[in-house]
Amino acid sequence: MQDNTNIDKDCICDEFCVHSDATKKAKSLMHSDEISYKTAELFKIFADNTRLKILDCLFISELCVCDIAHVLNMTISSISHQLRILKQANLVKQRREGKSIYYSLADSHVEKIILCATEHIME
Amino acid sequence: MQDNTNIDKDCICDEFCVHSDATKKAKSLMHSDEISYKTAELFKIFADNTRLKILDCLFISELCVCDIAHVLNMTISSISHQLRILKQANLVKQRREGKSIYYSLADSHVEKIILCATEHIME
DNA sequence: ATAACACTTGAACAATTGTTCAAGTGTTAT
DNA sequence: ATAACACTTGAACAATTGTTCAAGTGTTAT
Repeated sequence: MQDNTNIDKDCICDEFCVHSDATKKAKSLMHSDEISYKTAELFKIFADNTRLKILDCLFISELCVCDIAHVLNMTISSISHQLRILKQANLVKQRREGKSIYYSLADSHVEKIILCATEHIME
Repeated sequence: MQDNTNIDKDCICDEFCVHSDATKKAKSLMHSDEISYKTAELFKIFADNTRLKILDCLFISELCVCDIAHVLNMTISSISHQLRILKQANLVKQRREGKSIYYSLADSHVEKIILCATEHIME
């Protein structure tokens, strides 16, 4: 018999339900709350078709806002809103040249994560 | 002078704004709408702290619903709702043993995608 | 048969989010 | 100075989503 008093004190269901060895192992090996939360936040950025397409464009070439709107056939305003989110997440960077503002990728690691998911989709 | 009549006919902004060579290249090399949409759908599954933690648990060990609720300190109902989403996305599978239902990972590729993102978070 | 257990499921709710619209900002040409 | 351009930004809106609560389902022990 193991000492379950500590692990089971905040258990929602009956003590017989919980497999204390498996849950103890899971609890100790899981990522921290902070890492898990930040990872979810990163996935939230990728969890939108428009943002994914913007990044997909920028994998190929640096583009201005108007170019991206043109390629995706969307309004400049909606693209600009999404670029703001991508910029806040440090996934893209901008550069002004005259009246145009050019966006490009801030980090090549991003492409790896997205390609990994795309591969899974394409099987 | 390039022939821009085709590429610019549905352009929102002025024709001088669009860099036709860059946009043409982007359009031709981008992933299809379908792949982009499905990739976004996959990222949506990962874009929640609870689901990420459930998967994180299951990377370590097969667990029943009650175990997962216990580890995450959440209600069985909310875990069950999220497991349903993970199951519909073919990310987890279930197995009945008596009154308990055990969940495990359906695909090892999932762990690779999440680890790739977690690495990016941890730098 | 009945009760207890380990879930599942649907409705309701608050919270979050993507797009549109209108107004605002910074740069360049005249 | 003024106008045009290439965006940016805030408010408003509809749509989506995660959790809770209550009721329902399948299995096992008595």
